[in-house]
Parts: sequence; structure tokens; C-alpha cells
Amino acid sequence: MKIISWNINSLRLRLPLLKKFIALTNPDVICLQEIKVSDPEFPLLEVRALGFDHIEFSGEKSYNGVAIFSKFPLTKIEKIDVLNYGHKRHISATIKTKVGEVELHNFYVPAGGDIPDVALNDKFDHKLKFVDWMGEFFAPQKSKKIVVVGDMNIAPLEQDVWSHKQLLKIVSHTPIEVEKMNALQRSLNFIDTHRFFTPENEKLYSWWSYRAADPLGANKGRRLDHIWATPNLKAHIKSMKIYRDFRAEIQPSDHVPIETIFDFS
DNA sequence: ATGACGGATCTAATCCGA
Repeated sequence: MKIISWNINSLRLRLPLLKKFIALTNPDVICLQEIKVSDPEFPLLEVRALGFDHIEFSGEKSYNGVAIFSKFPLTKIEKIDVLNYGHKRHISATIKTKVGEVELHNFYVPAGGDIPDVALNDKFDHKLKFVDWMGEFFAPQKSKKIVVVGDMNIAPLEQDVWSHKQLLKIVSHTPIEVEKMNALQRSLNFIDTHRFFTPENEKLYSWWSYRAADPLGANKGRRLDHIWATPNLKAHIKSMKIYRDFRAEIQPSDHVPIETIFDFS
């Protein structure tokens, strides 16, 4: 089962690029963040035409919004308003596989604003509380088979950013964020499926700023997007891929699609 | 920090991203 996570930064604007991506990669499940469309405006017919019969979404106008497109039936759909901010940042579904039910959670963690100080920046406070909430949410769910994907807006490892030293005070790589993300990871001992295949001293990025003149050339990226799995799925994790070339497409998202393939046969 | 952009919206200036 090929699972994709992509912060698409407007689903409607990038439908043609999504179509191209699907033609190239033929995924089974696509989890999107920042679809930036209200539920009544959701382009359901267009997404169905891309080959997905099972389409679930939680959208809002202009901001945020998440969706899951699947070739397999999706059941037990949940859309949690984390901490009651009224933001559409979570959707989950259950997929029946030959190894049992797998619960798939798609998150868009708040970016957190510019200033890494909760006293000066409510958005940073929101981000830290959001990550704490995720850990508390997952901790009691032992024994379940869970895949967590999304734009977590945190690059935890030194080689998840272009310069560890220069980004230590930049929101997305501050020690407090990394510490909270590590605590979340420990809640169910989640496996970071991309680092599972890549040594910690090797750079991995999934996002490059729009402000860079030549983002891929300068290659000052960050790994903000993640696909995690509970340890009871470890034997089924088969491969990972980051579609870096999609940052060089015409009118790209600043995030590229990331992939993990699971063998549930 | 690279901060020189890009997307959505009450189409023009503002909010937001990271």
C-alpha cells in the first residue's frame, strides 16, 4: 500500500499538478494538508476522476483543511477539532488490510508564527500545545496499528535542516519543539519511516521556502513532513521516497509529496 | 533565516505560511 502525504497549499489551484503526480506514482492513499477549500466548494467530481472512490475531507475557507483519498474503503472517519480552535487540522480513517485494521491519522500541525516564545507569540503556544495534545491522544491507544502522517511543521534532527546551528532559534527547529515532538513519538514508540531507511547523518528535506530564488539549487530545505508507524507495523514498512522534483514544477507547493510503501499482503 | 514569494480573499491590501 503506497501512502502519500503532501501539503498541497490549495487543492483547487494544484489539481493539475496532483493529476500529474498520480499519473506518475499511482498511489493507493493520498493524505493532503492545506487544501484551503470549504466543504461545499470541495472539488469532489475532479478528485473522483483521478481514480479515488473513497474521499474524505475536513475543509475550511482559505486556511488549513485536510483530506484523505483512497482506493480502499475508509471507515470510522473522525475529524477532531484539536483543542477547540475551530481549525480543520485532523482527519482519520480506518483501512481494513490482511494484517488487520490500520488506523490512519492525517495532521496539519500549526506552523507556529515567527517568534519562538509563548509569552510573545500565541501561535507558538498553540503549536506546542497541539503537539502535546497529540502525544496525550495517542498514549492510551496501545496495541492498535496506527499510521500518522502529515505536515508536522517540525524538523527534529540536525540533518532535517540545511543548517542546524543557524536554525536553532527558527520556529520549526527550536529545541522545545523538537523535545515535544520526541515526546509525541515516544507516546507509542512511533517509527519515523523515512529515517528508518536513511542514516541520521544524511540530509532529508520535504520543504523549501518560496522566498529562495533557486530553492533546490541553494537546497536550504527542512524536513517538515513525516510518515510514522507504530512498532507492530515495522515488518510491513517496505520503502520510502521524497518527490523532490515536484518543487521544480511550474506553480509548485513549497512542500513536496512524501511516500512510504507498506506491504500488508 | 534566504526573508528577494505565494495563495486566498469583500481585486487590494491583508492575513497566513515557516
